[in-house]
Amino acid sequence: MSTRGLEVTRDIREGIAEGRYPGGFRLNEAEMAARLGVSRTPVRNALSVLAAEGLLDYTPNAGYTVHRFTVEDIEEIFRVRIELESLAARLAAENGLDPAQDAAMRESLERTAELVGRSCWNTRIREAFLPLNRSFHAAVREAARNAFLVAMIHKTNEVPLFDLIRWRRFDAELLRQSLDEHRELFDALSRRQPERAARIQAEHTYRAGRRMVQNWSRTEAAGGM
Amino acid sequence: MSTRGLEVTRDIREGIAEGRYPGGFRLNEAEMAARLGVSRTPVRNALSVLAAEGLLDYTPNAGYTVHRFTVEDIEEIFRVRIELESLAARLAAENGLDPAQDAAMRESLERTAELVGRSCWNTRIREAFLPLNRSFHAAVREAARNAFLVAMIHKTNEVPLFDLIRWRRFDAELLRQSLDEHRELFDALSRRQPERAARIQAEHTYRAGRRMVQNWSRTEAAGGM
DNA sequence: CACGTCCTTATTGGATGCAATCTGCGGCTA
DNA sequence: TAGCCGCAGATTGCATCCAATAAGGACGTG
Repeated sequence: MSTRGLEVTRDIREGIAEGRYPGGFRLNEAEMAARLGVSRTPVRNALSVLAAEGLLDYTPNAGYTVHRFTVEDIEEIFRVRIELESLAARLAAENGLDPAQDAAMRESLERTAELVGRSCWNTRIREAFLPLNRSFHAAVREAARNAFLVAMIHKTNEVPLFDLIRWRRFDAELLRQSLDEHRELFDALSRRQPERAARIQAEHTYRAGRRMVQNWSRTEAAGGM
Repeated sequence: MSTRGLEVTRDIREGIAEGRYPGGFRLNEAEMAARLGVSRTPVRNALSVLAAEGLLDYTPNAGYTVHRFTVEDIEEIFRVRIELESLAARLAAENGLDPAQDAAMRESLERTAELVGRSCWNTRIREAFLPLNRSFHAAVREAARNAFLVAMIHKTNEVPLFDLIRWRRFDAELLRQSLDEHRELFDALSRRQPERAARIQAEHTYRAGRRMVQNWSRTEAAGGM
């Protein structure tokens, strides 16, 4: 991989994450190369890297297919994720928040509160909420000050369509509940209460996993992915 | 990668794990290719995969060097590992042991007990103990029945020289203590006591991390790795 | 008509050639 | 003498070529 090779890897990874290449889809080297306007070499590199990450299935001399995640995979991943995210919250509470992290979390909370106050409800609310949600949790993980932990959490979030499916059902009630939980977690972090922070985060991630599994089953049943 | 490419990847990974390519060592494509008797292509594939795994550092147009792990890295990794291993123990206790796992753990315990009983003490004791230790913990992880969790734990164990450094200081006292802890963990698993099993495993891994950090500092100070 | 074998074809695996980029050194200049 | 420019060597990045393997179909036979 190189300047161009890194781009190719990123392109394919995003294509998988966004569902453009669904589970079971066969990725042909020559075809991908033609589509991306490069030769087979950088494509091959990208495919082997993504296969090593587990995003693709590889059989020698037969090629690469997008890994088809099952609901059991999702349950396993979230069981691990609960531990990792709650560890991050515990460490963040132990370390305390630096001013930048505190500011980022406060802003996320405020702007989410604005969304809750909106009278008209439409899908743009969800699109506004997702980045706020991400930045809030990113601040928590950053405050944990453990780069390896952050990398591991990131690996639990590389499943295709994770964010989309997880927030597929989205209504005013869910948004309000999420805000409440974030506020409680922020309070625990500010007060430097590691155990409480870990517990809140664990429950938060647990509920996220439950929603994920339900929506995932529905998506699979609809023949999609 | 292919039939040969997979071999090349494995060779280089083992070379790093065994310390043949120490931290900071520069891996030259052409040189590696000549040494392994293949062309640059499979070597390039192997290097990019290992770089994606974090075992190598990569700078475009400048090549690959073996990642130099610091004692801070080790501390971060073990902080995560404690959670993952104790989760595995908890899940194993919830699931219970199947006959094969039960047998594997019993055999590991018995043969370790034999080692403890040995009167003559030499380095061969350590070499006999390491596989027994590995198989015991492998049985625990298998009983957790969570493939994703096992893969994540494996990633926390890919640091070069991990096993060697971790067990560098090894004496009769340490062996006896390890056996006691394993017996206690096995008891908790047999009795289906998830919380107790998780606690024992967490403390076990915590102590392993402490030894690891101490030995690692000494190794670094000695200029090695 | 069914099954096995052989062959064709498409695709991957590996090797090599060439261009682009970086590094190190020597010389030049202020 | 210190700093900068430029050139030469080495190394990586990408493209292309050829061999090897697997899949699918056609054909022949029981």
